[in-house]
Amino acid sequence: MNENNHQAREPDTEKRILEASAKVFAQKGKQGARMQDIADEAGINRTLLHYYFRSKDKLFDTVFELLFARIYPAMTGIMSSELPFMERIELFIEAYTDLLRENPFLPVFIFQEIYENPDRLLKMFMSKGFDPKSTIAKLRSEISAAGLGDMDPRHLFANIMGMVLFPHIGRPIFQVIAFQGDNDAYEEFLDERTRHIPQFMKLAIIGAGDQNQKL
Amino acid sequence: MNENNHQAREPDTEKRILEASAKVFAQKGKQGARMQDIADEAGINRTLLHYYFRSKDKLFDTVFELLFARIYPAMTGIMSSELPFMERIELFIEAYTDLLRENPFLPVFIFQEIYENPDRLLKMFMSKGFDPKSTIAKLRSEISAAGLGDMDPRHLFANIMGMVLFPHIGRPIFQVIAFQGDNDAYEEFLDERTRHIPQFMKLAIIGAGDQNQKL
DNA sequence: GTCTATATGGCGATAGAC
DNA sequence: GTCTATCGCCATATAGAC
Repeated sequence: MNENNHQAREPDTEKRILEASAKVFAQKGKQGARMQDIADEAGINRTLLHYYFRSKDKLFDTVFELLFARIYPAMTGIMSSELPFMERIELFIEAYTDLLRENPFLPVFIFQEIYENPDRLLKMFMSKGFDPKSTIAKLRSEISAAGLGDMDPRHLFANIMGMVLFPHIGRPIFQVIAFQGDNDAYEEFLDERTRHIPQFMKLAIIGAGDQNQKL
Repeated sequence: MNENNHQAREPDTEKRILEASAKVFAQKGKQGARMQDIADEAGINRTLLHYYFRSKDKLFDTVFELLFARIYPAMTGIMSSELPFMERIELFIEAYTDLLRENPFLPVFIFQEIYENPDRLLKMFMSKGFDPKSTIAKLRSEISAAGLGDMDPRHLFANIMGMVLFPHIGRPIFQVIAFQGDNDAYEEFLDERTRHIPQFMKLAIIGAGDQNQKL
């Protein structure tokens, strides 16, 4: 009987909404995104968005939390494994690059939250049990052991994050200016960077050893 | 007589509006920013914004163009002078860091335009006579002459831009996580980076020379 | 679960007094 | 030049039919 009393729920409607939301929020920003845009992108009626997620705020929150759940492991992976330091760095760069390629809209989300709601982002980190001080201390000793002298882990982190992130956040313009808009060439460039960045860092380490000076 | 027929115009009203706009647009984004927010920030009546700049769009455009006028010289400075390559790199890093410290809201603007209106940004570059191909070619030969082998200038550019930008765009959260929110410590960190980044690069060059391999 | 129709509020913009 | 008052639109959100 039940099956006669209701229409079959499209099983992946929720998933489609979430994917469409991620896309539209990323392109237009949280404020700039229109519920109608999201509905169109998902190919559903606008009212359904409210049926599934009640409000635009809640929809955004859900999307963001799902994204964070993907980011956090990639960012903390650098610290968790037992591999040698430089290998972990390489893996981190690869993992983070992959993450960004698969979710080109991701930086926009993070960026938006950083500037509009940094506290929430901080709470998300802390709620995962992330401990900055001990993490920094651990990295410091590992850097020393890896022959990088007493380089501040925070510089190392900023270097890696920046080098990985830039081609992704700047892509819409950098690809046009530096690659005549060629998409394949840019993907190849991103591939190259997963090899280039670790090597660039290794060479800096070698240089530091030769110079016998602190970085 | 004239001086009796009109109230004295607050001479810096326009400037105050532009500064307030930059701040609010940066914090909330173009869509998220409310004309009332900007008026409050500038300490004026909301209607005055329309009197001075007609519409929100025009106001945003004006602010953005002023910012671009500051960015462009800093970005192209790397290519224009006659100094040795590495010195120019160092100066570029310093100049760009200064620019970002003085305009902490700048990355948000650029970021927003990159994703919402990349064409306009591209046109701004082109209208200044910027020629990507010849610039890349010139850099390539200079890199070679500087002992960096046949490193792709686009990698070098992405490395530098990323390393400089990251601590600025990530500041609201990175400062809290890595420096317990200490503002002075973070400013010191930014200072350090203007020395750290060029040195990091130099060490990579030395390493490349020692390895006798291309980067 | 999905739709149509509508309520509600907020925001950009302008008119017009001073 | 600066203000108050107001118009008109558009977006979120909900009510209610199916």
